[in-house]
Amino acid sequence: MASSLPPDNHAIARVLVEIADLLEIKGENPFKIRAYRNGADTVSTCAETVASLTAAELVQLPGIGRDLAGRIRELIDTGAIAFHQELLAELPVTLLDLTRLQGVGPKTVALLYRALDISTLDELEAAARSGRLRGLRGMGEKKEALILKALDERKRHSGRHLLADTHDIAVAVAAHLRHAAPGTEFVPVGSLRRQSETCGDLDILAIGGEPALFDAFVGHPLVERVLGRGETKSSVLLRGGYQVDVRLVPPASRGAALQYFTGSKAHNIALRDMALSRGWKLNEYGLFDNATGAPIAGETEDGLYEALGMTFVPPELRENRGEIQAASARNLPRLLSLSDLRGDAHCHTDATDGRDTVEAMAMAAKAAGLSYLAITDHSRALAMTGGLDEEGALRHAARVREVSKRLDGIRLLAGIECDIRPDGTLDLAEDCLAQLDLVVASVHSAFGLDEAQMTDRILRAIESPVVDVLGHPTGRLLLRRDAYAVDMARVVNAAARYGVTLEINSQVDRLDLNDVHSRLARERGVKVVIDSDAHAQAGFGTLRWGVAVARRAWLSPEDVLNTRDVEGFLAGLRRNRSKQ
DNA sequence: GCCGTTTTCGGCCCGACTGTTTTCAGTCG
Repeated sequence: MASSLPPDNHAIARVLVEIADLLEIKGENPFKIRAYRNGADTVSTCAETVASLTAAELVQLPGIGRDLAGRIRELIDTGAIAFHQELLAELPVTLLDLTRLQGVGPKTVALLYRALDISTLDELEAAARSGRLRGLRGMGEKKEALILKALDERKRHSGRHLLADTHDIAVAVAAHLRHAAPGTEFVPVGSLRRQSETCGDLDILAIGGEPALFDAFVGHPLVERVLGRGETKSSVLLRGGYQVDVRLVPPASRGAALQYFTGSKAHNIALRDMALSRGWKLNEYGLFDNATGAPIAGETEDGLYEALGMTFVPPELRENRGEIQAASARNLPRLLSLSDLRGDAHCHTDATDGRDTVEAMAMAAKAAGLSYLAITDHSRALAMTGGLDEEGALRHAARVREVSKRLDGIRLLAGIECDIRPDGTLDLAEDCLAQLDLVVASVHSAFGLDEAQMTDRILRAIESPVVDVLGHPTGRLLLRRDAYAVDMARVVNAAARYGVTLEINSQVDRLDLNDVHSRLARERGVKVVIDSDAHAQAGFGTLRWGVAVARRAWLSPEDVLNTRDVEGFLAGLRRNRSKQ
C-alpha cells in the first residue's frame, strides 16, 4: 500500500507559497518573496511531475534557480523543507489564515501580531468587537468594519471547498481505494456528483465490496483523523480539512444508493413524495410497495426514475428547481457536454499576464480539441499586468492575425479583455475596439460601488456598440469574495436588448455567471459563452467546470455561442449581428 | 531569490482605490 507518495505539483507549490507568505509577514525582501511565488507558479503549471525531476532538470524551469531547486528536492526527498519549518517555528501558522481575509495583507497581520499579539481569527474578531483595533496606526472605524465583514464572509465559507479541488481529492482517494479493493466500484456522490460550485464533505459510494476496504480507506496517507470506522460506513478528516465519508452498499441497491446519496435533499424529498402518493416507499435500498414490501426498482438509477414515470434526471439538475416536473413530462433539455465546445473566447498570453506565447496558447487550445481561440489580453487599466493601450492592442491584434494565418487546425481571433472603468466608460477608445474581432468587457476595480452605481456602470458598458461579451459578470471569487452589488436581472435584460453575450468564466474560483444567473440568461434568450480565461497552456482544462455550471443551468448546445463553428460564432457576436 | 549580462551586480510589472492621512501606507489585481 502506498505510504509516502511523492508530493504532487500542487503540494510543492503550496509549500513555496506558504514560505512566501511567511516571509512577507516578516517583512523580507519583496523580490525574494516574489521569487518564491514565481517558483510556485511555475511548479503548479508545470506539465511534468516535478517530483520526478533532478535538481539539474529543475533549474531549467523558468523562475527556479539553484536555491529553489535545492529546496524542492529537499521537500521531495525528506518530506519537508527545513527553512519552511524554521519559519513556522518563528511565526504561528494561524497567521496565514489572517492574510487570506479580504482587505487584510501581510503588513496588517504583522502589525496585529506585534502590537496586540493577535494570531488567530478568533483573537482578531474579539479585538475588533472590543474596539481595540482602533488604537493602532492606520486603523479606524471603517477598517474595523471591513475586518468584521471579512471575518463574517470567512465564517460563512468555512468547511467548504472548490468543486475542482474536491474533484482532485475524490480522484486521489478513489484511486487509492480501487487499488486496495480492485473488485469494488467507487463512485463519488453528493454535491460533487451534482457538480455544485463548492462542496462540503466528500461522499464516496463503494458498491459491492468487503468491509475490509475501510482499513485501506482510514489508512490513506492524507488521513489526519479517523472520525468513525464501521462495517458499512467510515469517515475521516483529511489534511487540509476535508471530511470524507465512504459508504458500502450491496450491488442490488446500487441505483437507489446512487440516487439517495447524490441528493440534493430537496430533490429527494420531492421524489419520496411522488413515491408516497403511489403507495410506495423510497429509501437508499430501493423503491418498495408499501402494502406488500415487494421491491419495485433500485438496481439502477434509470429504472428508479422510470418506475416513478420520469426520464433519467442528470445529477446536475437534482435541486428541485423544476426538474421533476420536466422529467415527468419527458421534457428535460439535452444538456451541454464538454465535447460540444468548439472554441474559447477568453485567454491571456505573455503580452500581458499570461505565461505563454500566442503560438503556444493556440497549440494548447488545439490539443484541447478546440478549433478557434480568441486572444483577449488585458487593457491598460490593469497596469500590473502590462495592460495594452490602443496602439499596443492593435499591434497585438495584427500579430495574432498573422500567427493565425500560419496555423493549421486552429483559428485565432484578435480580441481584448477591456476594463470597464468605474463610471462605465471603456478603458480603450471605441475606434480601436471596433477594429478587433471581439471585445470582452470586464470589471476589475472599484468593487465597492453601491448597487445602483455598479448596475449603471455595467449597463453603460453593455450599451456601448463595441462590447460583445460581458466577462465574469458578478466579480465573485468563490470562498473568498462575494459578488459585487449588481442587479443581475437588469443586466440580463440589457444583454438581451443589445445582443451582448454573457460569459461563464470557467476559472475554478470564479464560475461566474453562476448556475442561477446562467439559467436566467437562457430564459431571457441571452446567449452564453463558456470561456477558460486561460493564463497558461494548461489552462484549457478548466472548461469542464464552466460546462458543469451550464449543465446545472439547464443549458443546451444552442444556448452556448462557442458550440458553433467559428463563422457561426462570429455571426452571433453583437458587432456582427447589428450589421445584419 | 532569479536572471542576464554591458557575466558576479543591479534590476526585478505598477496604477487605482481606500482609509487613514495632511502626504501616505496598505491592498488588490
